[in-house]
Amino acid sequence: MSGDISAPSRGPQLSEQVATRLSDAIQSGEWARGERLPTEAALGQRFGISRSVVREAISMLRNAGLVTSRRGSGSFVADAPTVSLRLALPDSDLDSVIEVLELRRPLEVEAARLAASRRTPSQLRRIRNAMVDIDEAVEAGHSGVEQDLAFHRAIAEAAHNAHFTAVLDFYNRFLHHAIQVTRTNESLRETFMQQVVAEHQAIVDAIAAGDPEAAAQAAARHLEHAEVRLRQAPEDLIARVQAQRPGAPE
Amino acid sequence: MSGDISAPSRGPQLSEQVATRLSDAIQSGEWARGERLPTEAALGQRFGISRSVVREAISMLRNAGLVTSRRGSGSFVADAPTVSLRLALPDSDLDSVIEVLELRRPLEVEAARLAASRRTPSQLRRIRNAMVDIDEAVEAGHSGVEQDLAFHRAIAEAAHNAHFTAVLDFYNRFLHHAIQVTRTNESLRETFMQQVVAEHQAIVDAIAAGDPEAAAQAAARHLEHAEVRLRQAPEDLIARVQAQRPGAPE
DNA sequence: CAAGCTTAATTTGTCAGACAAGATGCTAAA
DNA sequence: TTTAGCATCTTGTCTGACAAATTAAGCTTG
Repeated sequence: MSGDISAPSRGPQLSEQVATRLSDAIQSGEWARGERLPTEAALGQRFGISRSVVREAISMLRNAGLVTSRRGSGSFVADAPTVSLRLALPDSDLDSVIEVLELRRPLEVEAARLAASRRTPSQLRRIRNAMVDIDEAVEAGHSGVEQDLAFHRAIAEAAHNAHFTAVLDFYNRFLHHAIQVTRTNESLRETFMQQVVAEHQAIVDAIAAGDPEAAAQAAARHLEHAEVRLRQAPEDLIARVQAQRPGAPE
Repeated sequence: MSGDISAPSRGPQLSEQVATRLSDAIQSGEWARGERLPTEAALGQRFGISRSVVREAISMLRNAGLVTSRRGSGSFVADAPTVSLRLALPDSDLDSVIEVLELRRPLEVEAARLAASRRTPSQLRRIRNAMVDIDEAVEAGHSGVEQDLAFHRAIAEAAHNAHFTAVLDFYNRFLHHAIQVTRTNESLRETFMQQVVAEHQAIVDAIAAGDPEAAAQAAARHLEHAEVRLRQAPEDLIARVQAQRPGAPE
């Protein structure tokens, strides 16, 4: 049996096809975590390919963090296998940032909704602390970007779904810069900062009250206004802040 | 100066050492972006190693997104650097799948909303074709899982935001199995499949009409019902489908 | 019988050489 | 000059072999 694993169809990279099939097999649980997968020779015979290709395929999986190989022993499914999402490094121009915001908006809204119904008392405390940290940082003359991101992260954590924190964390890097732009702009016009504080407060109140819909609406309003504030930042300000970053392109 | 590249010291993985040195060389600007690096044979001679090791090393760099290889031409330093999000591989039990669904729901809803206002005529055509493909696959006795995912992907593409397709594609892998479970269940009860068709039709109609809110509502309904259908699939069915996969451990 | 050592079998890592599949550039013909 | 063919180069794949490390069996010894 198991003969229905036919020869890989002609196509792009042979080793890549094999890697994909092995990856699928692992992710679908064909081999349990920590389990040893067949030897390279066996896999080669099974797929009808040479050991070189099997090795290349396994090498890809190893680099992807799905398997670990021990010489003399075999290759094993990683005990904490990871999968990786790769994408081109987004630019930091206004349009690219807004693209990221477009993705974040529904995620943050849903995270706030879930947080309102799932947050533990300690998580609520952490969210409130994060909000206070923003004020303190701003009053101390800092931009408060880190604290702002931590605030949103605390909400995502309260949603009790690791995927939200993972994806939002991932995209945080690209917003760091953008938030700083608005903060720099907002420091000139005090009203902006007051808006942000009020919006944050509305989110926290809804989460504290355990009102999912109110939390979602407050988060949606916050994200929409954030985009408006970002658009009001003049382009030259964006470029100026960008130039401050270390390792900027020469 | 290049002569001081002595034989790699004894240590962990030979190919790993070479990969590190090549990576350093690239990031230090020894080869510019898009430039072709030496041939595998040349690198092998330069480091005093065989071509196999060079290939493994380059494979790592390729996997890390630092170089791209073209058969017959050579290996080149990538011109577009990538970032990667790595997270623990989700389990395939019901709770884990539902966690993934929780993340997908807001994303798919927003994607449908954006698609309704941004889709081009050709994208609308592709969405409709994908919907037809599902029917044909199901009538041909297949599960139609691939076609179902392709349908949702077509909608994400029509949203004109690469982040949506990236994240949704990323999480598609973990739903593949789950959808198959419901399909297997649905094949027993024809009404489920009719529900799916009707829900898909509602989404497409809203996107075709250019009505963002209707598209969002239709997508939300579809995702909610999908979760209901999944929950109705008994646990043992999940295990059975998993065991059906070819090459299951003996 | 139990424990420890030795040895053989297994498996990944590395080496070497060869051919296949494309890509590149040169040369000759139109 | 342009184009077609051809030689050459480079990566992808195949084959076979050995080295290094692990594993398991067998044997010895207490």
